[in-house]
Amino acid sequence: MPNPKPGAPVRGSTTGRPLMAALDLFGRRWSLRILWELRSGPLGFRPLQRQCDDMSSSVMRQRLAELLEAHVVHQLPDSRYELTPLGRDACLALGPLAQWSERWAAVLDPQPAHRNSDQPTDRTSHPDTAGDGTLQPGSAG
Amino acid sequence: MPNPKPGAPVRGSTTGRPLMAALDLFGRRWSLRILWELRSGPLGFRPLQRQCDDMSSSVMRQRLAELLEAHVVHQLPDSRYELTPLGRDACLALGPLAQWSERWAAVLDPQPAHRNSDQPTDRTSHPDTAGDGTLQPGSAG
DNA sequence: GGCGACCGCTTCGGAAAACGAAACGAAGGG
DNA sequence: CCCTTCGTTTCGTTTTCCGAAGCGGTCGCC
Repeated sequence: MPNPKPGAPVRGSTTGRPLMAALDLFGRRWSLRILWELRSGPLGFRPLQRQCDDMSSSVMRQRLAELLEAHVVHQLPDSRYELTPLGRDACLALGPLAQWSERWAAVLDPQPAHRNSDQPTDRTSHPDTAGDGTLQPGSAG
Repeated sequence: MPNPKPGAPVRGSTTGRPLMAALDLFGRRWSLRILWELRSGPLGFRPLQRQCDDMSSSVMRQRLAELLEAHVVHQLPDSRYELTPLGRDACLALGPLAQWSERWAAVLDPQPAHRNSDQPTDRTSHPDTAGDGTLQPGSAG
């Protein structure tokens, strides 16, 4: 199982298109999060782990190895992890996503300051697939 | 385990910060890919599956259900899947990432004109990107 | 020098997620 | 009717993730 890398076939793509490789690399659990948490400076292994809500160290090591190989992250002499310039760019590319997430939150959970207009509920299909999934975002903390 | 949703605790984050929820939602296999493949218009289940390199139907259905619940994707009366306006925004937020991936490819495997390279991958042009990485979220809508 | 508290990192067993192929009923064309 | 395609579900297998414990090492402290 090769790590995703542009120019090499990645999971689900034999073309090796860069974006597909990036989607594979970042479409792994905690990849984006690690990137995000490193955005404000280098961090050691355990501090980074804590910053990532105590994710499992085994997975973190694996993600870190992938990110190191992808030259998105590098390791300082004191063994801390730091974004490479390329990694910082990737982090910048995450900016729009962060902005979007705010909009997303607003749409899913409109602030009940003025309960006049409801969201356009176009849920035509969804008969009984979920059952246990509470879909209404009404109780935001 | 509930689907990621801003305002609710998601995997690895008790804060419910929108970005963390988004990172959880999109940090699942094929999520980003599905979003990406829908960018140029609505697709039916099997066509979308083929577009996603024949990913497993079970996982696709699950991702689709999550995306539907997140109001990122909705289903047309003819049962095709289409990005919501919110989903199109998310796709736009992916634009910088697509641009980044091109830079990433260049850094990992520089292909200078005067230098021999043994990369067997055709990366000269891709229908998915507009050459310079400028992405059009599709004229659908 | 011994002790406890961190550190980066690995190992391992169990849980969850992804996979992939088969199958279902419905719709459409010949 | 037959054959294909469709959306979707089911199920057994493989992969990934998790999470806690443990390794050797360094540091401050007494």
